[in-house]
Amino acid sequence: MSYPFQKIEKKWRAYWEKNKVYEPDLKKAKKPFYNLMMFPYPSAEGLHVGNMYAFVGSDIYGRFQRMRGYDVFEPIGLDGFGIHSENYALKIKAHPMEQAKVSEKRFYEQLQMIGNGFAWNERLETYNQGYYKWTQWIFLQLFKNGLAYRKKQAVNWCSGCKTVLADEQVISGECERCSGKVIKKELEQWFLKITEYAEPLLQNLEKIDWSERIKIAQKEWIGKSEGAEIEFKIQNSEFKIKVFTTRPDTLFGVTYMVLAPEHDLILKIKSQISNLKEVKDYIDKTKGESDAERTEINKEKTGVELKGVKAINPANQKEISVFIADYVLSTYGTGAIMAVPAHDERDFEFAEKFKLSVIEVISPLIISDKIKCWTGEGKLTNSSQFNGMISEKAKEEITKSVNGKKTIQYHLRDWLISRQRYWGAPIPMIYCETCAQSGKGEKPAMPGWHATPEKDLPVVLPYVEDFRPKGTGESPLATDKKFYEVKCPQCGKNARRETDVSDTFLDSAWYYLRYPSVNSATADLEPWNHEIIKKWFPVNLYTGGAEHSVLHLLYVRFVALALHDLKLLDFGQSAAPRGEPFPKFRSHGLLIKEGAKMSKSKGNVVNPDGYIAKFGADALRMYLMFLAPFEQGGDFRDRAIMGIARFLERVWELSDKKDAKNGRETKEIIAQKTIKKITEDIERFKYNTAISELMKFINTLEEYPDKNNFEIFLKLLAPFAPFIAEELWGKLGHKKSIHLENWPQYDPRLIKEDKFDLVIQINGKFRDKISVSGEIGEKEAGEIAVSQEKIKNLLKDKKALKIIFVPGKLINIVI
RNA sequence: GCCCCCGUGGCGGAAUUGGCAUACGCGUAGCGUUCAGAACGCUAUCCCGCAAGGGUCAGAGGUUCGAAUCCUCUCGGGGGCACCA
Repeated sequence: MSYPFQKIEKKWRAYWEKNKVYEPDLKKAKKPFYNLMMFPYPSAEGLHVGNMYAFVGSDIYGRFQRMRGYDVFEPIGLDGFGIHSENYALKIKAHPMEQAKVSEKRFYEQLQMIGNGFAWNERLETYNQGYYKWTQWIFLQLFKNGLAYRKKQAVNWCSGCKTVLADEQVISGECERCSGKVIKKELEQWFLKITEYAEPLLQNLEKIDWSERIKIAQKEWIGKSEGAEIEFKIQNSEFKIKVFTTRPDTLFGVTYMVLAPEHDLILKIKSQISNLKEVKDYIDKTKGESDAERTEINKEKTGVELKGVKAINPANQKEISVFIADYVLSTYGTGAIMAVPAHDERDFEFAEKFKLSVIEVISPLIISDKIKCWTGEGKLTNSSQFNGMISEKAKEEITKSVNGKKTIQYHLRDWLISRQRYWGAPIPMIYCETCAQSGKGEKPAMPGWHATPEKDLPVVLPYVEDFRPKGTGESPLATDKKFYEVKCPQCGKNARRETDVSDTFLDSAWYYLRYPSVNSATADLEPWNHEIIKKWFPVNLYTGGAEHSVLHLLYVRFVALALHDLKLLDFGQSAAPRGEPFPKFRSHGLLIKEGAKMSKSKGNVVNPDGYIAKFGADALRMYLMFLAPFEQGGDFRDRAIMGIARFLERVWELSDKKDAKNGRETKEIIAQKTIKKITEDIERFKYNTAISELMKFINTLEEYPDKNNFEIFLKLLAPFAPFIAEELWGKLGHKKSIHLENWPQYDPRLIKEDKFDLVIQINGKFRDKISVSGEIGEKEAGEIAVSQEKIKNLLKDKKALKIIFVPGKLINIVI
């Protein structure tokens, strides 16, 4: 191979760093463009080729914008705190604090190799004290403003990671990280009040430019439903059962009620329950079930009637039975339902099993045969004065008639952020028993709890020899007396630090705010510099994986909106809703290997290092981008990388060729068209077709070499293959880096050809094409068309019934 | 079960305000270069047909002068949510 990529790539890596080619002036930049890519978490031996795919895709856009005159800021860092890194350390029997240094070196080396235009001076790692001091500070701001609280609740407990998890981290009843079984445990934990932001998180989705699938996922996760709360009296009792329903129009069809087994009303009315033992047994049984078992869809419905307890349907005063059953969730709505078996499949199934009556109250508007259980809307029947009314109206009217309250429910739950693990930012709270006794504390609802004074931040994570999760419901930090023993900031008596650490997703919920302020003069005094924030935010383009649809991307929006409302953050003018951090987000596709997702456990992880060594970073970059549209992802098959290697070899050879005398006109037009196409392709993240355009362009250039066009070619190539483009640019005698050059402009006048190929169709079928003047009109085109030998033969003596003429494109003769 | 995405040559894919199906690349074959191979260059490469021509975008139907593209249904693949009242 004559193209010495190893030497070239090494040379330019050093040059770029030394000359700060990718370091914008953060204070003075005139046209800031914040090009952000989700930072990696160093959980494995290193980055795999799928990570590279994502980073390169983001970098191409950044390089493109830099050449278009923007001051592009493309930072990089490591999401190194958290369970993923800790689990990896456990696996290889290392201490996470030491392992972090090893991973850091390894990751940064790999990221250097791939040739991205990173602003290396601003890198950050979430496990550094200078960073997590501010993670803790953010927690305190949320606490002080009522957005962080402690509550005892049945929470998700991962038996593998031995810690609690947020709702978003439970995937089909399994742990997001270790796929361990998740069970419910009643524990007191720290939560962030993301539910308070359910509405803006939902509403703003309409106004931000994000991949549609991500928006849909977030919308569904927030899960807004509108309905009503209706109260049912319990006979011979002062208590009422409050239910939430989206179908108050079916109230006359209620034949029984169901409480979640955890419902606190059960205790209050236990004296009325005649089969208390049976009820208690059922409750105990459901407690032992994991989430996955309990929500197993195919599971047969189970439940127990509360004998002796009857409720009254407020619509018709009918007496109805009350059950407890695990198909009703304590965490949604009021934890109780009114059951309408005629119009709800779950209720129907339950009613069938327990032989309960089914009363139809809605008849479908479209007559359809054999619907067992109609769950749609329709016209009311068996509903007394509401008969004949349509569902929509009946919802309003019936709710009113029983003094129901219109309400809105969300699927979204508050974000559980405490973790009983070691490798994370300690939650900066202090618990004082003395203050608790006297009811003192910063929040009346949480006596004894005090925020760590801000001057004492960071609460440093100590080195704990045995950092393994204990499984006791307590973090390993609870074994370190020196850590948790502290004086109460209010009364000065002996108190105890919180020993749980915060969820990694809190670290990554604000990292992008820190990047441009990492080296600010006030970096130790404030989390971000407000002038820099105004200048660089919101982020111009955010790129990352779709797997974070309801995790990171929801949390990060919540934190930004909350900080914004607390006046701690101000992005200034933006077209996006105020406080939205990422007006534009694009998710990249997944790079798979032989049809399967790359993962350590499957053993199909492709390491990029070998390819870089063998073909060069430029070749790997281009191959990855060529194999499929960036937003789609694709299958990694290394055979095809040869095609790119050949292409780069031809680029290298071309630099020595002398200009051709002929073909000037063709060259001009092709160059102009190529500029247009590639510019548009990059804007739409269609890097694969941009590369095919470069290939076509070089085919022409080989035939008609031309220095001027070769320079255009190199500029168009630069975002994709930054090393070879830089080298050949220098060889042409240029002193300035090609990456700081201007992106080529095309002249629309030159693209407009005075001739085009007119397509001639007969009955919509392609028959012929002929080169004609661009100005040609319908009449003239028709005459030319029928005068063609081929067309004449096909038409013979048949008459044209109709002529369809599309200027600049085709003529269709209908016979 | 619900929601979203996808289905085009041997392969990755191109073609979207509906207008030449298969761009670009991989692979394969033939020829050239070579002692030979690798590499490289040229040519061919959706199917039937000697050709003229006909067929083809998972399958069926529809809208249209015209459909890979829009609509309906069916089949297949992938992803998300999942007893959310």
